[in-house]
Amino acid sequence: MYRTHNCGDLSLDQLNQNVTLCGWVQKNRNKGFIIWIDLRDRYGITQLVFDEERTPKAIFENAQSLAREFVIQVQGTVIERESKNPNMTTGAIEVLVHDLKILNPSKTPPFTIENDTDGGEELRMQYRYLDIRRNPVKAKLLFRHRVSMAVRNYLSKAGFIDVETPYLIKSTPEGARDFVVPSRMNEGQFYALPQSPQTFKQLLMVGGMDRYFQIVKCFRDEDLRADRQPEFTQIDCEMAFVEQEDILNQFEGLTRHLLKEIKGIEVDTFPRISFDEAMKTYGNDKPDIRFGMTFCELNELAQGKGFSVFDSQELVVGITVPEAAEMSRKEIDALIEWVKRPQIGAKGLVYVKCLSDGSFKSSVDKFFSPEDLAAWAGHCKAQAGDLILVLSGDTKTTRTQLSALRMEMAERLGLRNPEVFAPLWVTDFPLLEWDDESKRYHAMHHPFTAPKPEHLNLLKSDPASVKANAYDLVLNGNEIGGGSIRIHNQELQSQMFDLLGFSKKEAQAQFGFLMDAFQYGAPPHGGIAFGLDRLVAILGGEETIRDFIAFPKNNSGRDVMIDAPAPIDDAQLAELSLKITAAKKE
RNA sequence: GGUCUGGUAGUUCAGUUGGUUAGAAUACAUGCCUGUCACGCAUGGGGUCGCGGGUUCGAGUCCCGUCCAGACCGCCA
Repeated sequence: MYRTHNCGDLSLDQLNQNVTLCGWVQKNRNKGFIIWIDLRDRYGITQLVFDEERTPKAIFENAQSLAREFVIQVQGTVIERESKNPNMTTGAIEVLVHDLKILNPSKTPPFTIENDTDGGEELRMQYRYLDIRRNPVKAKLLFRHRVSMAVRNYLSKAGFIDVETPYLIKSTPEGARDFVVPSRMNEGQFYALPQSPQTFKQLLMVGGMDRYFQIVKCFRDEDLRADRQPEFTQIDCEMAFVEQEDILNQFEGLTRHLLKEIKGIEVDTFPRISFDEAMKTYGNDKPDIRFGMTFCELNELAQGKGFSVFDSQELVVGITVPEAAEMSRKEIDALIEWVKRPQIGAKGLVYVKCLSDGSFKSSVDKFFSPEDLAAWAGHCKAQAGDLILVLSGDTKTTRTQLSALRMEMAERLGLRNPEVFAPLWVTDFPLLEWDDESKRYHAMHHPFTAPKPEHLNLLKSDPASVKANAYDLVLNGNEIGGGSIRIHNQELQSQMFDLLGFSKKEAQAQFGFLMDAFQYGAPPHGGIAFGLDRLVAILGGEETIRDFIAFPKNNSGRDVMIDAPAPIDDAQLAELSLKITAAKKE
């Protein structure tokens, strides 16, 4: 037997017991006559003591050679410490060692294995197995396990069954770029890795599986971000014989269960807001509603007063920043520069300070009377001490810009508290989105999303106005889930592909299998998928998902530990009938 | 594809206007230390200043190119 206890187990309850422990040397404190070793495993740290008088001479000498990250096994007696450490759970005891076995020595690690490591991001990723020994990373992986187990338990109890779908599938032109895999046995042909198991879960519904879920890897060959990886995990779900309402209720239940189970937080019924309303009120389809600062449109009050910047624009819209009227000229100038950065791209920023004496100070005092400004403040529900910030321009751009400003102000005011959770549903997404580049409509969600039945007659006459039975679950300004009621009728699906610019032949080649299936008794169905990595990170109060993934990729999609991707040799290429025409020089 | 920031000891960083032998902390090694727990004290080793080119009497420092890393925009149905 390697060990009788782990390094988080022991207390005065085991006093005078003989124990065997295994673990890594965290620290060797050698005082000459006495040596303390902090022994670490997954469960905690236990102090070992080696002593000139009480420890066998050979063992004592051996202990002097123990350095960081050696793996050792010790036998010893649990004794009470002469000086206790109240900061450690095992701080009342130590183990007086009488036998020591070095299971494996270690090179000096390139960074310290401590909560506050001296290692930078890149080094930690290169030696990720050492990084995982650190408490913060270990805790995040354990946290992810708790979330994923809670999901499985909840869904299984609710009658969902876990079915695995294939990873080697077919490339399709819609959506993100596919990762492709050459087929050796089928010369010149390629599999693609799934961006999601979408069509398979729909086929499971046709197959009568009724309620399906899978915690599944998905793959998208697009650029990375702090919260985006090329391979990521979805909680993928689908249900048959349901309406949108059934799905929202079911998965609001799941989310509420997670918040309760994982964070101990009870949340009221989730608010619901339509896509149009979200864009109008927050300029964003995934609004963070932990704080206010909702948009107030000022066209009626601010146009026609001789301020030409506003008069010529489609939209004049502002937010009220609470208790920010004290901002100095310098701070406001900096804010104006901030919105003018290329990433935001606003031309300028109008401000109105609502001063404590009831007067107003604005950057447009020349054009607007105090009464005008008072009317703005009234419309924007601004109180004395508040600051109104106003942007103008074409509707879509201006909303996006003001949304970015709203988030920035919330960040600066500390209103984005990671311990507060404010979920909401965004519903009634448009079915289609016009794409200027390709001069055609794209599916906003995906091409299998059902139009609202009452909008079916608009599909031909006014496609842009058609709304879908599609919904997103938004948590603290992040889209953590999205789904829709699907099309289950072959003719309607075919019509959708027409609208999206597929020829009959292309549609048949790409998705014929699905439309065939729809002709054999496909039940009405719908579903949702959650981004597990992001959900776990948000529940854990973090912005970046990387530490919640055991072995993540870096900014350029590389795994710096195994050094992937990498070239393959000529024999492999030949076997796959592939030829590299342009390779980066080594 | 684009914008911005960074790359100096094993590690995290400092390095002034271009000027003597490139520093600190930490890690590491050796010695000392009778209760440590961020142990302490002393001594020591450790540098292709990412790479290539240029300007200059002289470049870690200025210029050009390039590679790498990070954040963001585009992209991500």
